[in-house]
Amino acid sequence: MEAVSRTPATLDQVARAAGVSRATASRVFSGNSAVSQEARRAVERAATELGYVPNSAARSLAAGRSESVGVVVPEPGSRLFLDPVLPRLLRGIGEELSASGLQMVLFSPQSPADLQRLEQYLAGGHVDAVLLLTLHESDTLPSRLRARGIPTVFGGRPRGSIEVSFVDVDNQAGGRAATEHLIEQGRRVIAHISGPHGMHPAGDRLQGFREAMWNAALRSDLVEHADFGRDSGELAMERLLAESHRIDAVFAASDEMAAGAMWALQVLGRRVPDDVAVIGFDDSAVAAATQPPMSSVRQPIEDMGREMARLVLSLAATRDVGPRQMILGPELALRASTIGAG
Amino acid sequence: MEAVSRTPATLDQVARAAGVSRATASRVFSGNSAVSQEARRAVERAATELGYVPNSAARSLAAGRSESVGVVVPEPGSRLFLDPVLPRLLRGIGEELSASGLQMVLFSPQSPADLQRLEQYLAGGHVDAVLLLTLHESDTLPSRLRARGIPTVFGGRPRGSIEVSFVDVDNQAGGRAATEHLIEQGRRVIAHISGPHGMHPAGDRLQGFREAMWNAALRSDLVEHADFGRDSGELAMERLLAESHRIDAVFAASDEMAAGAMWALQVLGRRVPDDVAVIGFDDSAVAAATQPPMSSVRQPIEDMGREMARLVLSLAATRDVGPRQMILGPELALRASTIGAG
DNA sequence: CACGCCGATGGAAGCGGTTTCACGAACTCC
DNA sequence: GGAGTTCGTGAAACCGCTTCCATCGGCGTG
Repeated sequence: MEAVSRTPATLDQVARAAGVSRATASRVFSGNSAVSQEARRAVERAATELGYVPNSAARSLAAGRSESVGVVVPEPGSRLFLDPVLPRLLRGIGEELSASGLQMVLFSPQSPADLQRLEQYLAGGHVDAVLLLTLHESDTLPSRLRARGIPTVFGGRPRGSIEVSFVDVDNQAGGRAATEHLIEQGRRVIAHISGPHGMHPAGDRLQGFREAMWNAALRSDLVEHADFGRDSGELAMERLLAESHRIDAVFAASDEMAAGAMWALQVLGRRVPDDVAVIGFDDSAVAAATQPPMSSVRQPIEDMGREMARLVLSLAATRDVGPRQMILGPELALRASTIGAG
Repeated sequence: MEAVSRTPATLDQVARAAGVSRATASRVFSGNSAVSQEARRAVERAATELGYVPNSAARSLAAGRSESVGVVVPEPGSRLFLDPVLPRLLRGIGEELSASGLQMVLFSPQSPADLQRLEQYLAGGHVDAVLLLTLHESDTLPSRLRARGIPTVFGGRPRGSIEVSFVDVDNQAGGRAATEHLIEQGRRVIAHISGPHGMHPAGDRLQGFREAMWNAALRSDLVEHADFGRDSGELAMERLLAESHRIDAVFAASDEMAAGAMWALQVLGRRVPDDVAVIGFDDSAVAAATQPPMSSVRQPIEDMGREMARLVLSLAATRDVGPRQMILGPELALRASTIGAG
């Protein structure tokens, strides 16, 4: 027997039907304070009978919080939206928020007007905290949120100010680890296929590569840039082989590019891993699907999501603490493409 | 000069600062009713000075609407979340909502507990309307939303009841169009690589294939099922060639599978399109990137998103209208893979 | 000039909850 | 047995905004 009336039942009606005051009924739904068994049961029965659902607007107005966290993701169509990282990140965030009984609310502004409205929306108290995955340069969003006292955490180190809280994965350490692994396998002429110039994570991975090569006293100038996609990886590999036919290993800054590189190698008669070892980055589905299966650097993306959520919640709990940062280290997922004969 | 105080400015403060009543100040922000130039300017100046942002909770409580539309998408990690359709759909929806000044709010429940909370949230009046892209079988969500009188539109025809509003693309027509195109090109032994058994869109595309073949009095039993992915398409193509080496065209239910098929054909010495024509489905980035570029069925996904938004808004505007449906037809994107020698 | 009208405004009544505070009853403790 | 707790409860004051309604000055008519 659901409610018949068109207008939703209110707390008041429920209270009246249960023979208690509005205050008591409210306590039942808030859950925390003490209510007698008797009263609680009466309220609950009345609520089901009337099909009562608390009005969230009223609730957040009165209580001053909304039990929900806004997550701003890049507009649909951008790289990040398409790539496999976003779902993993959202899963991590969602799990953690969910565990705390919070609702995750996603936003993906696609125009400046959207962004404007979004600012209003977030600053207007619709959410208790904000997680930002998008890094529009000229964003006024972060500063407005801060002015508003809304706890905010970035995913990935933002460009400018250091005055913010963020969680990031350690791309440089990832690049270093991948390279060191190749060196440990006895490889000496190691090439790197990097991402687009100016892209932060790509730069960090390249940096890690250089560092490892430097430490091992190896030349680190066999670097080509590509666009993270498979085809561009293939082309980059061809260019690299033209530069030096003695290459015995390659580290690519994405699995897609590594797959393309592996393809180019095989077309040109190089065996993987016997002649050339290949390692990718991201440990995506692609890595496991290549022939032979490909080693890759696995970033703890779900963990990153979880930590972001945890961090923002702790900021919300203890007001007025300064910005906090957290950097998560990578792992290697080792497969046949780097651990054969050598 | 932004606000200094920690607590956000309220309408009341703005009104007082501007020397008008709260009612007048409110009118300035609502925008519709008549306010004198003078008063308007005073209020606006006071607002900027105080850094005023309307409190959305209070606003939706008082006004009975929230100026936002909830969009429920599948959990991160599901097929749909990963595939290229979702971003296009969201873009379409977002554009249309944005044009009406509405905020799009995304949800992607990942657990039953999430779903529970989400139901509460949506039914609780946080949004004015709901768009459902997820088709969980046992969902109680649609019925609760209806009971609540919240306008709801599905993306894709839902399984069960016909008592709902939805917008869908015509998969069957798409399959038919692709197949007819191949027939027009003079192909006669046409194979089909379908999606997984029991998957609705795949079934419809297959149906369209059969229909076209039947109309042309051609055999339509060269059908293999795969999983929409590239590799499985490759394997399916190999099986098909084993069944009949006379195949001169293949229609695959996804671009990925078509790309795999094209690969298999080329490895086995068939030229595309000279020996075998290939057409895919979705007209994704993959289609344009193959060698030769691949013809594909293009679904008007952005339009679908726009229509969903438009539909739900019209439902919201004119209460108590029955369910409405809308089916959008496909187009063919023709490229070299089907229009060569033949 | 009296009348009705209209545009601009302010007062005040909600919107549906949460939470403080006071209060009575039932206990515990000396 | 009286004082001090504890526990459950209801009254009522908000939370910040929208909107109905009444008011009021100024205007175009007959």
